[in-house]
Amino acid sequence: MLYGITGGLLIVLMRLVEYKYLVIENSVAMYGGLVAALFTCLGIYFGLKLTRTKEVIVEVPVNSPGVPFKPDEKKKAELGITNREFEILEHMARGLSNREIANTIFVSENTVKTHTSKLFEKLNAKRRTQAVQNAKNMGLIP
Amino acid sequence: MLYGITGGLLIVLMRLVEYKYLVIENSVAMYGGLVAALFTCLGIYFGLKLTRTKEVIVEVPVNSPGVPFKPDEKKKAELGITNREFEILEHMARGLSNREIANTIFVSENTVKTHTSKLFEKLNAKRRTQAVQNAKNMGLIP
DNA sequence: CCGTATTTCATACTTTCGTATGAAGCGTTT
DNA sequence: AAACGCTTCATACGAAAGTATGAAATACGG
Repeated sequence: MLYGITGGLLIVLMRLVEYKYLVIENSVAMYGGLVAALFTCLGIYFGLKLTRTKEVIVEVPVNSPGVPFKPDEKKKAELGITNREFEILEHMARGLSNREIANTIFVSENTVKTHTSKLFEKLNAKRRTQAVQNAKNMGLIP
Repeated sequence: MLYGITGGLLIVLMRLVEYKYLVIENSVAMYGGLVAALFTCLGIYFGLKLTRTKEVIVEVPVNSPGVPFKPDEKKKAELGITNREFEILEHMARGLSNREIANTIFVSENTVKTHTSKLFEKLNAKRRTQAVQNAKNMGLIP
């Protein structure tokens, strides 16, 4: 109904304009453009009005999976843990041996040992298991 | 751009139709209607595309606080882990050395070693760090 | 360009861990 | 009682882990 009325009004308007103010050369194009613009707006309006999806807030109780986990960078910097050291910490937490870590990141086993030793100092640990546990408690690793 | 092209095509089409098939009485109305319908669709499309609200999912991290954690007794029985072994596993996960565990539960270090060895078999681990990690993944320890 | 931090690696040594094997004491179950 | 499982412990050896020290290359900021 609204559509019909709008259309009718438009036509009337166009007729009036056409007769009153003379016919411009590309009047069809101009009128077409006007109509197009107007109905585009109408389309947008109705499109939104009719199908607007409500904002749905779903609270999902998640423990770890889902939340990607973000290492505590503050703590990391606070303890002066370098990137390389942190990398090794992660592998350590996964249960890898020094040799396996060395092979994984392509350095010598001795290098891994130096890193781990420094990590133990910074994490205040005496053993790798303790280092992992402490790192976990500090929010450095999941 | 898309708009311009569409408009141009429409005009050309209308011209062709107009000259070829004669002029109907209310041609302006008809063409207008066509244009209106077409651009209404366009409007709906863009309206939806540009402003559709997404479903918002809020993930509420509920980890340990609230849930005291209950070790998976099924898994424990399934793997044939005895109480004593599990006790040692817990201490191991806390980062204690064999000697410390021995002193804690008042047994010899050798005893702890036998327990740990059996644990490694049952948990399919080669190292204590790996054992802890696997136990964690299986839900045996937090 | 110099100093500092990071990363790499080595050598040597100590400590801890992990495995293998055997054995003894103790409850339960059969 | 015999068998079985759990716990305890020992000895001995090999394999990792961890410590100490020194050194060199790279990167980065002043």
